[in-house]
Amino acid sequence: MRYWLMKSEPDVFGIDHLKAVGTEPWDGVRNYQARNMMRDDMKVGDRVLFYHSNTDVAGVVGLMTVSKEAYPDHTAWDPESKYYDPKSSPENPRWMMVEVSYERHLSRTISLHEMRECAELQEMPLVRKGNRLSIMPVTEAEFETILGME
DNA sequence: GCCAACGTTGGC
DNA sequence: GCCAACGTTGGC
Repeated sequence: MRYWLMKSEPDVFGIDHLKAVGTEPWDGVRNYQARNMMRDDMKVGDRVLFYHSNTDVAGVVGLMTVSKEAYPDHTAWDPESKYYDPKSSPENPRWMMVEVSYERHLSRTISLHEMRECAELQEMPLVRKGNRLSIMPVTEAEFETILGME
């Protein structure tokens, strides 16, 4: 089993939305590195930190699990979708998504600021300047460290 | 809202 | 295949 961190803007889709629906496809990823990780490495049962970006306090807010392995992201085929990509088609899908299921909220937000100050988390891409990956692998030690800060 | 960092696009 | 221009991400 692997561990991951996935970013989302709470105004678009936050942990409360996920709790309300229970399970949701993680659509709209339009970055090759992130797509490849979903397609090649994410398996059912993997545990995922839900991270809120572009908000007042950015940080980890909850836990979820991968509940379905990668399959084509059909929002890329919909001209009405903000995720539309004319270069993707049902015959030749360019983008993939996994499905995730709600596990729980953290009792509080583990902020990016705190994570930056934590010696055990300095290797995470998240705390590196300029990092823009919306999906990244997390080691078991990092995962446990973050949960230990709750 | 600003802007640094970085990914993508497309002309050549 | 290079690389300048452009668009996006995301912290602040």
